[in-house]
Amino acid sequence: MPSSRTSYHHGALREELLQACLNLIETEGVGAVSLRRVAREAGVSPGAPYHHFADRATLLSALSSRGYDLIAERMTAARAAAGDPVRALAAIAEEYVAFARREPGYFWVMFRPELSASKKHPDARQAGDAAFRLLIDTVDDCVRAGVVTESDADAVVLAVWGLGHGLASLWLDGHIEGVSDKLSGPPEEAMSQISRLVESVIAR
Amino acid sequence: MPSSRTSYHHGALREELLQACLNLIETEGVGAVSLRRVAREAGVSPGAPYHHFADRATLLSALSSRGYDLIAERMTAARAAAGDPVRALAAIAEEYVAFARREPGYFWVMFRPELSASKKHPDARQAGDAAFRLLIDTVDDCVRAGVVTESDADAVVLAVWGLGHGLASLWLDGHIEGVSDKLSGPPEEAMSQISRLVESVIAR
DNA sequence: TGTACATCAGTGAACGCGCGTTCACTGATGTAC
DNA sequence: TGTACATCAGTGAACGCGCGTTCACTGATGTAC
Repeated sequence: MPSSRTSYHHGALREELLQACLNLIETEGVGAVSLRRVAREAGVSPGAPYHHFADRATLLSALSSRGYDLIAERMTAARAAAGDPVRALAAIAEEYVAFARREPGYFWVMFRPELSASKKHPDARQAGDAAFRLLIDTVDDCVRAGVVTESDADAVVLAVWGLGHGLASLWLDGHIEGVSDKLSGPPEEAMSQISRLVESVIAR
Repeated sequence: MPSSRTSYHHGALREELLQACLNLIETEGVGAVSLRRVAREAGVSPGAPYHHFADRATLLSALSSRGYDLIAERMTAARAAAGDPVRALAAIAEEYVAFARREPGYFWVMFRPELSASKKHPDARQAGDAAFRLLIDTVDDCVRAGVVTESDADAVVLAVWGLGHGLASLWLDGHIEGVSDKLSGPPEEAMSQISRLVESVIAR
């Protein structure tokens, strides 16, 4: 909030830049993010961000890393709250989609191809790996519980991730809304049905 | 191929611009696409593309539309080649992923959010709807064959699309490669296992 | 077959723009004594 | 408590760049007679 600034120094500019960036992504897309624009939104001169971030990519990857931490945290909670491993697996996938819908800005920035492709941002990468580990561990629980074959483990991991990721992406990008008139019911209903299907399928 | 040009007029510039654009997307990402850059790649002056495309967005949406036609064509073939509806459903999903991997440029441009969000490009949209219809029809076949409940139809449609889309996206953006060291086998193997899993699941 | 002319599809210079980044600067803050 | 000084975190002007788009132009092509 630039208007609330009375002193020369800002005090918490780094944090405000991150918030402004997130906001910008959510309202105008990642494409609208430039360091100048973010600085303007934060009510600060174009050079100011350079005291906090080396460049545009560093700002985006800081957000990305925070996003991975957040989703890992929520997935951890979802897993802990579920009774059995199968339920935990479904809960993780649901949480993945729910996170994307609640925090589209984070989700978009986390999966920007031009960001993920570069290996220069180990922070974001490491945070992402931690989230992935959770999924692996939960599938391992399923294997130990005898409900998933060991030879199916990799396939189940990728399938759950793929399903969650696909639904989240399609939703966020408006594709599911775009075809909703071709479905027989509201897409929300179908979405919630999916996790029940997945669960019953694994537990068969 | 600019070098092969001998006459003042090009002859097939529109097509060459589309190819150059596709190439650029595949090698440097959608972000690298500018009309000036595409013109340069095609060996032509910056103003030339304007005789064929109104602006940058029109060029991209022409590619997008062609991509949807292509994927619909291949999905149609896959469906026709499959014996029963369940096999057809799995074949469509496989073809979706295979298309993305064979033609990443088309896939990326087809699902660019800033493109799909705008309703100004009815061609691409219509081509996309046709592809989606195929999926709906195939699930309807499954319902008629008694292998999917009518009340599950929407959920199955979205789940298959979501799964295919998620795996394709994750793969293309390098995320599956990025975690492959955390799997017990090669990701390709797990991928091919998934469609078998899906099939056995629906036909249960 | 030849010629006049309209139309098509290029050229290349020019415009204004927002961008990333740098830099000399300066006001505010923290610390040593 | 007061003062000198180092450091921090801003400012704002400036740079060069590539962009989208326009425009007067011109070479090539097609058509009418």
